[in-house]
Amino acid sequence: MASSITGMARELRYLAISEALRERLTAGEFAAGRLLPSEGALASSYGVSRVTIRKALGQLKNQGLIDSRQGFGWYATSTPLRHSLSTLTTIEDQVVASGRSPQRRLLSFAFVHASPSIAELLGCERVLEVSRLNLADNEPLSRATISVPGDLAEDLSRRAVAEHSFHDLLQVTIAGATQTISAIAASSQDAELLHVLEGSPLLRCERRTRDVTGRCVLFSDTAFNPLATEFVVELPATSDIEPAGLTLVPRTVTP
Amino acid sequence: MASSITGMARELRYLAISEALRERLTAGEFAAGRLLPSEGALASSYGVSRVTIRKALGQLKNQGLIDSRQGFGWYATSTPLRHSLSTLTTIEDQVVASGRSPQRRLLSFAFVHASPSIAELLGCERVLEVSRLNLADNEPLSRATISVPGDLAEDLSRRAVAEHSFHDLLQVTIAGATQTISAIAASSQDAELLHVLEGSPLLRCERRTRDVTGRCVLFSDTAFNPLATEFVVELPATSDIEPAGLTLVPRTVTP
DNA sequence: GCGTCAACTTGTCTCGTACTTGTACCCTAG
DNA sequence: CTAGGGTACAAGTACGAGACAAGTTGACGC
Repeated sequence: MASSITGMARELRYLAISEALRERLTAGEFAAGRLLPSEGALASSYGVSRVTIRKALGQLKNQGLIDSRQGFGWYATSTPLRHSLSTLTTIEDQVVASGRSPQRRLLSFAFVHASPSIAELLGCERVLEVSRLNLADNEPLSRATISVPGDLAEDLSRRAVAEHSFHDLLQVTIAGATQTISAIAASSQDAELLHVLEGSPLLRCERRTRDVTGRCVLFSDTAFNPLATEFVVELPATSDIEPAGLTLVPRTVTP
Repeated sequence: MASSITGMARELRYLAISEALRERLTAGEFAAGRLLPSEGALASSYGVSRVTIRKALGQLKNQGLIDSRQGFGWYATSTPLRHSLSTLTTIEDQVVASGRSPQRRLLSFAFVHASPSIAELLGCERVLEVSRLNLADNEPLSRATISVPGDLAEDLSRRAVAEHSFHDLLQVTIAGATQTISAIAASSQDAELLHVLEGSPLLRCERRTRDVTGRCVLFSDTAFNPLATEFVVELPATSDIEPAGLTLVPRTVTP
């Protein structure tokens, strides 16, 4: 290997820029879901052309740190996101964390004509509606009914849904979610599934998961057996800005 | 536009406005069921077009905070206020913020010999145990049973407890709290108090409030009527720091 | 009471401009 | 050959200014 370059190794500019951007990303300069400066702005700020910037951004994309959409921009996908959503994500993860082994039983898997409210929420008429029973150590834990926009669910197989969580299956960056917790009486179906008496109290958790554009990409309605599970919230007193906490809200008022 | 500083992250106007509106909503500026300013008014007040306002409102609608009816207007579906912990903890403040007037009815007030578990939690045998019914606009909202260490409750009168929250009465700085949410069936007493049928599902909220030293200074056990209230957890997209989130924990089954 | 109309509101659509990423194709220097 | 610069164009998004339909409300006249 005859080095055609005299003396020393050449420093590739796009790699250097990629490194610099990676440091800014991991330093938290660009929070999850937030937009990076445009390619043009980065190019002039680093004194290089857009070609080089795109090569640098491509590196970071391959590392899974950022992603882009045409006409929209580049946005951070990684660090703060995975952490904050790891607690939110799947029931399975939390079951594993509690030292038990999770199982799933697929109850239904069908593309259906969505109800008006769900169609409006997800922005499309055809949705994939999946119902499944979550178990921990063979004990029934919860019944979840999940609705996904049809266009996002085209490539999902029955097996894939049975074996993986939607957070892993969906090829979108999840930016946030809103959870509403209430209590309901067990229907006859839920009672049978969760091994409780019909009419006994269940914890109901309704979750709307959004991607970076604010579109709702996942709607789930889960009924927990309160004898097997409960929710815990930590309320730090030091919260200066908005983060989390539980809020008590009055039930739907129609004026 | 002097906003194009090359190093800064881009910000989208509709997201910025959505954030601003969300803060105004959570600050209780628009009580539940109340109308927001019209799109046109918001547009001129923020100096943007109706298109941008509608996109910002769409974000909040996706988050379930507001909704609209054609020809009528936009209205808040909930009033998630999120100030400090002290405002968050008392139910009365949240009722006030939702535009309703809170009332209290003292059910019991007694220094009792605590049960072993509560005695261990609060670190003393003699505790003040207070039971009261919380109402909003004369509708029963929740039944709360609160336990306070005896040494902290020496100066508390029956009238003081009836008229003020413990967060105002206790002369300690509160550092945080842990809240556990579950569902239970209404006992005959709770059913009568909350105007529901015996055995119907109730939201149960158990809260352990700690002072700066980590000592538990307040233990409350509250049963909510789920038809009148529900809990909302927001996992915000724009939070740079990790939100607290919800944790699912297995119930320790005691036979 | 009841009907009509004007003045709102949101919902939806059309343009148009500016900006963004995606992609291609050509150029230069080592 | 590769790293990099320059350019041009397509396609998507953000945003603005409207115009118009459709729903709600309240006032006016009867």
